[in-house]
Amino acid sequence: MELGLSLGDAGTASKPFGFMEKSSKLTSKTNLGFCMGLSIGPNHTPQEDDQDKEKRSNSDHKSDNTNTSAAAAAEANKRKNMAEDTTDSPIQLDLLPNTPVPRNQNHSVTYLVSDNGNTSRGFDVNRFPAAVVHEDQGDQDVAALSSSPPNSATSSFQMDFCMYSSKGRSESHNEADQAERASSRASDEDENGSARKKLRLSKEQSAFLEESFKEHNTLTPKQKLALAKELNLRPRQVEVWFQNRRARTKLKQTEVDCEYLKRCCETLTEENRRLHKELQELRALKTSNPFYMQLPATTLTMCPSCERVATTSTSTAAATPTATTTTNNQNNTADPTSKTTGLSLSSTRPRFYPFSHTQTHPHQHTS
DNA sequence: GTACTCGTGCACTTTACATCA
DNA sequence: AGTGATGTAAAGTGCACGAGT
Repeated sequence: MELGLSLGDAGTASKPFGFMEKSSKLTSKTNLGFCMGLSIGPNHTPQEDDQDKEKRSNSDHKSDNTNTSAAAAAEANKRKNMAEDTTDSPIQLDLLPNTPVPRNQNHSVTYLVSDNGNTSRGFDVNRFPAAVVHEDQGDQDVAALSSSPPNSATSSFQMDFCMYSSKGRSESHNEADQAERASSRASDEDENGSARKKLRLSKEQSAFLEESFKEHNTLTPKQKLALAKELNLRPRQVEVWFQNRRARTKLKQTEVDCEYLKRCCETLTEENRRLHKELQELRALKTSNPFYMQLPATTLTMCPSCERVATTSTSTAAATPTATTTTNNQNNTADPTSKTTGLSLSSTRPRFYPFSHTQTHPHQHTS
């Protein structure tokens, strides 16, 4: 006896997996009204200069990872020279650490929490203007922080600051915190020229990037530069953020798919258990019923609504045992977790359907 | 057509930082 | 208050691929 079990076609008849329609999902547009009114011409722009500098900086970072400490010092000097060579003179961080609570050499800072609610966690280096102080500005509460020696920060951190334009100083109450954090980072650089900088984005920056991501999950170079300029970030930061964001999206989608497959597996396991039970009943009837061999060939199919075996057709159905299954699947494409399993019992012998179910069942089991 | 460079995306990994027990 | 474990996000690294030359 041969049991042909055809299950619902999850790939075609049900919800397609996210990883199979990834591209379409990722390119779906949601109009959130995000608009960047920035036009960047095709010519070489200062932003492109930034990008070039960033490239060099990146390669410098790469070499930092492999060079010795002496080489790192040389790199630091090189960066310093690069920063000094820029037409926009670098703004020297001149800040005093406030609460040096060392845990290790690399990050020996207890970062203060911003009290404006905007950056409740982390150091928002991108609000550097609050931390960058020209002493001739006479802002006492900020200037008070300006006491660390010059040339202390020689990494890309300093270069980053050179790229940014000053914004308003309305958040003076956070300046001490931010300056302290910036200073701490600068201090780290003093101790370790190759200290890696991890720049936490502010909530505003993250929200802006999130909106932009909803608009388009990949960036053209122009969009990247525009975003970077808008948010006072390096283009590389914007690029990395989008890469990480895509990775997070994919990871979440994978989790959703996994959950979906798990539910499918549970459903099919239950279905399999039930079909085994049906099969046992059929075998029991086969052995007990003397008229089993005398009945015409019949295909048994599973009614999707009542989940019971029903007769469908005679010899033609037996010749093409998957026909009824296909029909059932086509009628049950909406919910992939529903009982869409079609059962087709094909046998070389005539089959016997033991139930009187089909005579009273309102459904049409065949087409 | 082939080799090369360049830019970009992605997977994987590392690391800095925040949070919590 | 200090500390270790843990999670998360930013960033590094290497590879693949397509476009341009």
